[in-house]
Amino acid sequence: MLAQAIELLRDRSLPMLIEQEIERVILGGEYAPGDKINEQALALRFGISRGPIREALRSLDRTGLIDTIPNRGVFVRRLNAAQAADIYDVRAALFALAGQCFALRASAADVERLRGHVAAMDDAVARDDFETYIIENFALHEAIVTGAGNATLASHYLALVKQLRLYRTRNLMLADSVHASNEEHHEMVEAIAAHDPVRAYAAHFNHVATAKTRLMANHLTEKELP
Amino acid sequence: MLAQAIELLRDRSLPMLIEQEIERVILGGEYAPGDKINEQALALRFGISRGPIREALRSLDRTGLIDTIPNRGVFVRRLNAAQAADIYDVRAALFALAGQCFALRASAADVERLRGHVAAMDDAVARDDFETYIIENFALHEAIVTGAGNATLASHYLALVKQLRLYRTRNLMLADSVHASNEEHHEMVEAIAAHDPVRAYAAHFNHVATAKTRLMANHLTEKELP
DNA sequence: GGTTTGCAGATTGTTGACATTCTTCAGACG
DNA sequence: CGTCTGAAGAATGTCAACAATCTGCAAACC
Repeated sequence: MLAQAIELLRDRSLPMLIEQEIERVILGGEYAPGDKINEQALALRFGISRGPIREALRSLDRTGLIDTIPNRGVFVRRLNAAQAADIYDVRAALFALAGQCFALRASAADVERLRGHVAAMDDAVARDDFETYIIENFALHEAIVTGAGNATLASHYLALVKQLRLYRTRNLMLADSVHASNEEHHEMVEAIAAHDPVRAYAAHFNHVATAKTRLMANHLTEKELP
Repeated sequence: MLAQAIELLRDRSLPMLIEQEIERVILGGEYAPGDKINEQALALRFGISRGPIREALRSLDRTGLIDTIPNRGVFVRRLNAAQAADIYDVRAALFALAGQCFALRASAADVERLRGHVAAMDDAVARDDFETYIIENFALHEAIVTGAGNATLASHYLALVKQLRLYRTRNLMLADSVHASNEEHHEMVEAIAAHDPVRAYAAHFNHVATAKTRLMANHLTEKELP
């Protein structure tokens, strides 16, 4: 217990905490894509110097959440439809791989946990509880991606998901999509439960590809700014 | 011409240049995996202060080339066989996607360029010129991955390739592997030339999967340190 | 003899100040 | 009237010094 607390403090330095906090602020929508991020303002806000802020920003830059322009500052990354589509394509490939790997490794307890998330989403859909749906949806995806047992795969996948949150988050979950989306979840989990890697690969790929199609269709009628 | 030079300076700040240089030093083998990287030593070496060094290191940390332990310092990342295998799996998925996309987009000029690289490698194999082979090999892979027209895909793929260079670089190219490897290159490029996405996907996936198998077989007899 | 304690040196973490670059806006010019 | 110039202010880039932490070794203790 104490060892855990020490270990927690051991691998979380100030710049890492600051990075997490800035990320939360960006993904929470406090800054909009394209907005300038002022170093001094952040330093003032957190009551620290600009050094750790700058270190955190260099890390966020590599994560793909901000764009750094030398001598101009850092800006929240702005994604256009084409870039979002590209990220979806990569995400689909990685998620398919995750499903495939997990199907070969999943224990009965793993499957039970996945089914729990899907059931919670079924429930959330019935009650029109979108907040719970979003939380459970992310939990399911994270469980699959970490359950695959490939740390590189998980970290790259989660980075992509974070980037996608920069692209019009509000429209990601439409009322009539969630039901269809959760039907796909059922197929994914059952493919894993059946330990069928080919079926799991297809189900997981299809899930992301369909989500991409839905999103792109939704935005096709809108004007896309570069 | 001038505009290009200005643009080059515009998006290359000191920390970015330092990052590139540290990366070169690490991948060049000057530091071995597990080695500690001393901030002050780097600052002295480049004749600058520790600030930009630290910023560069935070970025390299996210790239996966170093491990940062708070209050202890940064160390060149050490990869064991299992981690390398994981990276290969992700790389295979991304490379397959790249081949698939490129098959749908490649122009005649693109194909000609790819064939040029493969021919150069055929030549290098015949002359036992490994250095040229390695250069052309990377050039071919980079051309495919950037030719796919998906910037996210390219950046993630190239990050993985960099990480893999931390894993026993010397054994990556064995004398008897290069011939077989370049046969696979022929199939990849011809699949792209035929604009056959399914065939290209399979050829590209197979190329990386085979490389993984070869590497793992080579190291199976050695003792793997955690 | 082996373990523990405590100090000295070295290294990392953070800060505030200074240098450089960019942005803005007012005034001059064509 | 629109464009250009340039100076004031603000923000970023860099640095050197200080604080906190860790490492290594020697002395003390059981």
